[in-house]
Amino acid sequence: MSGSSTMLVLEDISACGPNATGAPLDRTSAESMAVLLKAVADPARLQLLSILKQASNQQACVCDLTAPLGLSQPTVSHHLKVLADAGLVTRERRGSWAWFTLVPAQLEHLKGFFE
Amino acid sequence: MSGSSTMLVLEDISACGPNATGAPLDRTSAESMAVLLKAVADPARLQLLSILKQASNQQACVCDLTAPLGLSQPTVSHHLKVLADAGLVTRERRGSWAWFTLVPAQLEHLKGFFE
DNA sequence: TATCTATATTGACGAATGTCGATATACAAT
DNA sequence: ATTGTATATCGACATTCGTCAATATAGATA
Repeated sequence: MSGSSTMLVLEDISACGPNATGAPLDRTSAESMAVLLKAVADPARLQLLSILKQASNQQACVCDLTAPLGLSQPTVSHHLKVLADAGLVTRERRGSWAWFTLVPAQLEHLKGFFE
Repeated sequence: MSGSSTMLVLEDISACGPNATGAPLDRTSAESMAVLLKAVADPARLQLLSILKQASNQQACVCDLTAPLGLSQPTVSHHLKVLADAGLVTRERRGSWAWFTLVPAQLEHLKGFFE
């Protein structure tokens, strides 16, 4: 398979901002938003996003991400998969290294929800 | 005791925006942010916030919040406590009713993190 | 081929979470 | 005081989550 299990694309979150339509969030939209927020609501993943945001071209190799977090390599790999499944980062192989890149539009969606 | 177990006040999140200082998020700041995000990363609580945001004066009685969620009264009460502990809403008794009010400044903090 | 390095996956574990029914508490009104 | 209503807490349960050690896979190099 090419993509990960539950990849969220941008179009999935149709109601950008909880009050775009004037009606309260229905359960389905709320669940979509919660999936995205749960992906971010973890200290390790917030640190990963923070490091990526400051990196040049907003991308970094896994080898640069493991040490600063103080977590095991499998755990960091797991967190990166969660972020990738939520569409917040993309994965790309270069030789034997894996590079992860921020998806700013998905972060915009999160921001948009709170205004 | 007057306040709930782990009340987060605004001052607790010192680093507003992940890149306010230029340094990546340290584990402690990341954990503070995660507490706030976890409070929001749930469909029921997103619906509660959405309803409150549209209500006049951004406040509502519990009796108006239980039915739209389709969850039991204890469960809604639990979710409201989570939101209150995170400082996202405040609780106030009026007679035998409990009214909850949005704390917009705390939502601003969430928004600020993503820019 | 064999070997080394970087990353991903698996399996297991304790901890936290969302939910409910039952019960307790707070307040109002008889 | 008693009864009724609104809300909170308790106890239990299944599910999800974060973590690691062990292992598997992919790619580079010899």
